[in-house]
Amino acid sequence: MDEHGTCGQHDHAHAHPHGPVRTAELVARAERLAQDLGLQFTTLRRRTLEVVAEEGRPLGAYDIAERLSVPGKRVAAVSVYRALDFLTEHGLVHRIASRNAFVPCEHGHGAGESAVFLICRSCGSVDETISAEIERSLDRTLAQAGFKPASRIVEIEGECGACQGRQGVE
Amino acid sequence: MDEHGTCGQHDHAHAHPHGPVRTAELVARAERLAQDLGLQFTTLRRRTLEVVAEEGRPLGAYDIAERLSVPGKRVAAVSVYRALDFLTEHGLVHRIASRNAFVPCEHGHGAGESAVFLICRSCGSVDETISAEIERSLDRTLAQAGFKPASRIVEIEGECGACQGRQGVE
DNA sequence: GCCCTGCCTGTTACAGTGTAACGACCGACC
DNA sequence: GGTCGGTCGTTACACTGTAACAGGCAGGGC
Ligand SMILES: [Zn+2]
Ligand SMILES: [Zn+2]
Ligand SMILES: [Zn+2]
Ligand SMILES: [Zn+2]
Repeated sequence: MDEHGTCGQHDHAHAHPHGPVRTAELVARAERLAQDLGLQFTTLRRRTLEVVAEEGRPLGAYDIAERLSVPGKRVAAVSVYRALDFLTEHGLVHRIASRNAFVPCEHGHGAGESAVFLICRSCGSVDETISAEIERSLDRTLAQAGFKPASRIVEIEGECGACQGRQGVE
Repeated sequence: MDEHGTCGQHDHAHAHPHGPVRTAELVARAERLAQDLGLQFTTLRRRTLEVVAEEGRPLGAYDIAERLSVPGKRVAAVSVYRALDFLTEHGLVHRIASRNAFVPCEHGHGAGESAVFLICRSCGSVDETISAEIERSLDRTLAQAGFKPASRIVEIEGECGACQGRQGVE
């Protein structure tokens, strides 16, 4: 394990193709969003988003705090939680409930669309996908139960395609 | 709020129709299961199951520990965690990831079938339902992504039918 | 300029969640 | 009796998350 897991040679659309690639894109989206809604995209919020985006796996709030800290200038976890509140409220990052950790959003989906998270037990990567079909069956089931949904959590733990290929070949 | 929430006059199939009704059933299931697999359904495990089953809402491990404790004989949370490990591994209780809490299983479903949890923001009740349709769309999406699932978490937060009816009528 | 207000951040303190490690106990099996 | 595996009690600790209060900073009205 050299940096973030050992993913290297897979070709299926994967979560974070290792880092900064989508970071600028996400930051730009955040800036547009803040502009449009009259919100403040502060330095702490931007740096928190960058740290989450550049990591190839879900990060805990304390991990983020540590990465944001420099000798002589510690960032407290509570500040990170507040930044994360902002970022999750506006769909820039997602919380992975089963891991108590956070990942960058990969889709720019509206609040209505809910994501499905594929969490790999081997390499720890998280892939976010959207499926209209799942949405529909969920909606049908909920309507049938007379339940009015507000937020949905769908997290699948298992093994990603890349890790299946690497099974005994390592 | 008199005992466990204020649910009283609803008729849709609800999670725990207030307690001990299904408790005996669940315990019987656990005893059969332990018998068949040669496992130990100890007193602590049984009492933990009973406490979870008799509560009408998800319970945290520390809440369970408190309910199991009597003056002079404290049950430590770590013991409860171990009992809960046993119970969840064998499908007798489920963990609600978004609440860090536990509910009794209402369905006796096999390991393959995964449940959908409907969590009410108003009354805190949790309803467990099984939908073959959702399973199918999930399986299709996962297969398409080349992802091999091991466990699934589907938790919907919102408002249950009973609480919608009580909206402004209280 | 000056104050007031709202929002963000820093700091401290604390509650809640979960696990590792060790030792005692107990029943089963040889 | 002695060994072994599994359960439980106990302690200690790491991680997760929030409440409360104080300082800083920008914008708007005066
Ligand atoms: Zn997203
Ligand atoms: Zn993987
Ligand atoms: Zn169940
Ligand atoms: Zn309700």
